[in-house]
Amino acid sequence: MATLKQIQYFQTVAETQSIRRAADRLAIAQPTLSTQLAALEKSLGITLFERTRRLTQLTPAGRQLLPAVKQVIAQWHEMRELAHTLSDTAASTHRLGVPPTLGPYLLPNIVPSIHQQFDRLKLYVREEPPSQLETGVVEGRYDLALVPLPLRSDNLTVDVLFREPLMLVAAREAGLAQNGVLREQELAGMSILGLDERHQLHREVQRICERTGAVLNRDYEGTSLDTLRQMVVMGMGVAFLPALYIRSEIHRPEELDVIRIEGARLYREHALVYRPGSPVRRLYQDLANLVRERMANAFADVVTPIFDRGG
Amino acid sequence: MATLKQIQYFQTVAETQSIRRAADRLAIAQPTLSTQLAALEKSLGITLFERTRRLTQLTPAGRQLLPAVKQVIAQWHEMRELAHTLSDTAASTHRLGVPPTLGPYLLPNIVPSIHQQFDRLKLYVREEPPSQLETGVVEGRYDLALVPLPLRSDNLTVDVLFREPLMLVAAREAGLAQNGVLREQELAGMSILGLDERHQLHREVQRICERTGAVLNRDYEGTSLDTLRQMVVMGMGVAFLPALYIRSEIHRPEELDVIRIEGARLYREHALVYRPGSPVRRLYQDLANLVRERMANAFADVVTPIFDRGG
DNA sequence: TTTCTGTTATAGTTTTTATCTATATAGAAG
DNA sequence: CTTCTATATAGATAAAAACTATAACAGAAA
Repeated sequence: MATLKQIQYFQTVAETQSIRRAADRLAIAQPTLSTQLAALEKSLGITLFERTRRLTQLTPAGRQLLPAVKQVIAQWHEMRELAHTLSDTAASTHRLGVPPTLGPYLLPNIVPSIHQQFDRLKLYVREEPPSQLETGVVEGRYDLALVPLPLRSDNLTVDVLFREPLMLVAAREAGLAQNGVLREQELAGMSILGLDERHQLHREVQRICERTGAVLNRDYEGTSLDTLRQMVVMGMGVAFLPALYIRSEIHRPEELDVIRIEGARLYREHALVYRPGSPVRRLYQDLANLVRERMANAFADVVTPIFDRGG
Repeated sequence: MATLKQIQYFQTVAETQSIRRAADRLAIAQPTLSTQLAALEKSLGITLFERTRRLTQLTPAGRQLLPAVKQVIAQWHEMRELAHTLSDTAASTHRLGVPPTLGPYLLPNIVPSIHQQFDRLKLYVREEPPSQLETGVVEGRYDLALVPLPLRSDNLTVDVLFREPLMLVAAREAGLAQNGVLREQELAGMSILGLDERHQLHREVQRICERTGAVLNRDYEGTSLDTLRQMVVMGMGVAFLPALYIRSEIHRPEELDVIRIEGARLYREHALVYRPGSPVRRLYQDLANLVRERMANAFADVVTPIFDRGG
């Protein structure tokens, strides 16, 4: 089997037109080169050189093989160069999964910071429901993912990022918002709109209802945060929406009241997850910290970064 | 230094997502593969795989390196395929040098036969004066050449091909051609036109003149056989022209008389020459035979093939 | 001619590297 | 907790690539 070394030897002999000089240039002994050349010729089944005492030159077949040989070596160099670039882990493309209820409202705020700090890092981002994100990371379809807690699987490393309040949103005419605040007990009996059960938010809201005595309206379920908002605007009920969504997407606040529930822990927590074995987990920890800091700096009024509960 | 074997191993592991299965497919032991992979990773400076017990999958960097690796392997296969094609010596391109006083009049008659018999052989043909052809072959600019004898250099293998008569050509109105034949003695004192001295034909004609007492006219020397013919047509003298030229190129025979000189050896001999060390000399001998046979079949009236005086 | 010089090939040895077998180790599954 | 399975490590063996020394040979020089 022809080796890369051998074809490099071939190229050098072709260039120097001499086994002796090629051996010098390659810093190997001349007999080594003779033997390796012979081995290459045998493995290729063709005589590459016409050896005379005065000069060693290509046969017609060797002459025509030379460009192909150079191609192989060139490709090989290219590969090594690429490897060198990639040896900086932050120079690769990492596949990031995000849930549709968070990605569109969070990423626009943090991706610029990421590119600023890791200028050669590339992200390939896809949206999927959280449960699929989890299995996606486990199965290797993603390198890392943003997911809401708690996790189903326990074989992933979890870096908790921040806590995001869930706010009650009601149509303006409902007149619920005396002063923008409601006590938890006042929720009892209210009809709450939610997303369908494939979404993590469904379960969050379900828990809240159980605790407060509110009633989850299962007759009309939204398929996205935007449709949920529309349903509220149309007077079909009230809904819990995540704070980042509200901050990003409620364009006509006059239509809706945003109400904080007093004394209750109505929030969801987001984490960055990846496989424990990932050789670049250090990078992912840095990314997690970057997200927390960005949240602390730009969204302190909306979310609560969590620095101490690393996976 | 990354070897071809190693990058093949890399590719296989990436495909099978398992070191164990890859080792099976490669028919090597699993520890061998583990160590070779580790060696490759070290030499490239990047971690290619994320090893877990359940599966071994690419890191982001490895994933991006894979296409480059496949390219190298693909180029390598291409090279080996080309080598296989070229292993049939008759499938290469051979550089053939020919003198301008022979090539244009001989090649059109033999090249089709060559392609018929060696259907994958390719010829790269160039014209140069014979002396340059000789050094060209010695120095490796040509693989083989057609040259007139005698040779200057003695370190080339010579396959004599055929003898080509030189015919006296005179303007029709000169009235020299009683019956198309002239005795050698009758040449004495005649003024002979020749090519300039860079051409082999110059020396041939010079020898003839010395022997017969004819006078070589050095005031007007042609630069090609065609100009020589023109000069004869214009009545500037008579000239010796090679038989193959006459057969091919004298388009208006009514203008010129072609006269055979009786009893004299007025001819030139052509040979195929190549370096003695050429690994494909067998092929060149076959080519020489092909030329002789072709001459015997199609030009027996013009030239005399020489079968027995090999190199 | 003979000798000298420079080049490649061959022989024999050493070193390096690839490979093997056997075993340790560590998740995942039962 | 044990068993299974996958990878890693250790040590030994085999293959290969490297070296030194020398032979063979052509060309140039004496």
